[in-house]
Amino acid sequence: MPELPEVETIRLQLKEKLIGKKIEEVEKLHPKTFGDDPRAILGAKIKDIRRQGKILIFDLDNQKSLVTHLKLTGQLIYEGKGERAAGGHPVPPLNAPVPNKTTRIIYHFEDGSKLYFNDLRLFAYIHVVPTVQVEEEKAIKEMGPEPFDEGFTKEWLTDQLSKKSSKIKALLLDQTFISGIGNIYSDEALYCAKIHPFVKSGSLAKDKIDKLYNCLKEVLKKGLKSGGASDNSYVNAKGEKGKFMDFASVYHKKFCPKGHPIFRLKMGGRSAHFCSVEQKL
DNA sequence: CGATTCCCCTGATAGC
DNA sequence: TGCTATCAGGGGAATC
Repeated sequence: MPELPEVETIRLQLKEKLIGKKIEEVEKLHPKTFGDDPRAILGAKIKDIRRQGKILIFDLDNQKSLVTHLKLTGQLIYEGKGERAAGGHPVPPLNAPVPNKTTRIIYHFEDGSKLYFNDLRLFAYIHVVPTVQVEEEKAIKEMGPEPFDEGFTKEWLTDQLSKKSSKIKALLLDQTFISGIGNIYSDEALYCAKIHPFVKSGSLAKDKIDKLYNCLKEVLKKGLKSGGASDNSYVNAKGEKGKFMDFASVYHKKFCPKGHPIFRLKMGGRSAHFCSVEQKL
């Protein structure tokens, strides 16, 4: 699923291709993904592509922005004029060249290039909002700092964790607490820091918090460097998979790098993966 | 406040 | 073969 490293990978690739391009047509293949009236963005050019946590924001030159959340299976695949873009979802037959049966929206640009928005599960969304109101979108307004923000310091993390009493993994997944982290990188960061996912945040020792702080940045950087994690449906804007799962230690793994069995426990609606030996409660 | 459950949705998979 | 139940999961809402 797209988390900070995956969304950032897509953002950088799309910035290379889409800045200055004029939107000529928005082809809706499914009504749910793009509920707003596409006429509000026709003829507008893409000025900038930003990211807030896991949310991508396309700023247009008509004071409108496209607030885009990929959720579980959203994909953005670029196709230049005269090119044939690769497939999207890695599982055949869903990895057919775009458009395929998961394609929900196609942006057509004036120069003949296209941007395909695929989403198998239909949880992803695109909202058209005035650029000045992007920060008022609930998900963005209430979003906590991401691990690469200036405000995300050891002191801040230590202070915030001491004020909470929920399980540490639940907090890492809470976008209003820290943004950008999902199930993969939370499991990986907790393994890196040797913290059991069910540990109450308020009871974490100082050295564990320091370790977690470093680990969060470390696993996300590793994710960025390896082009994201393609455990499930993630592909980048070129339709390519990321390599992070080659380096993952616990997420969807049977054994950790040291050969210890991985346990998998339900937490809310998610599954937490952790080393049965190194991450003790 | 925190924890849990259901819901949105589709496809892979297991069991019969 | 082919049907059906189960599961996955970001995040919001309802409930305890």
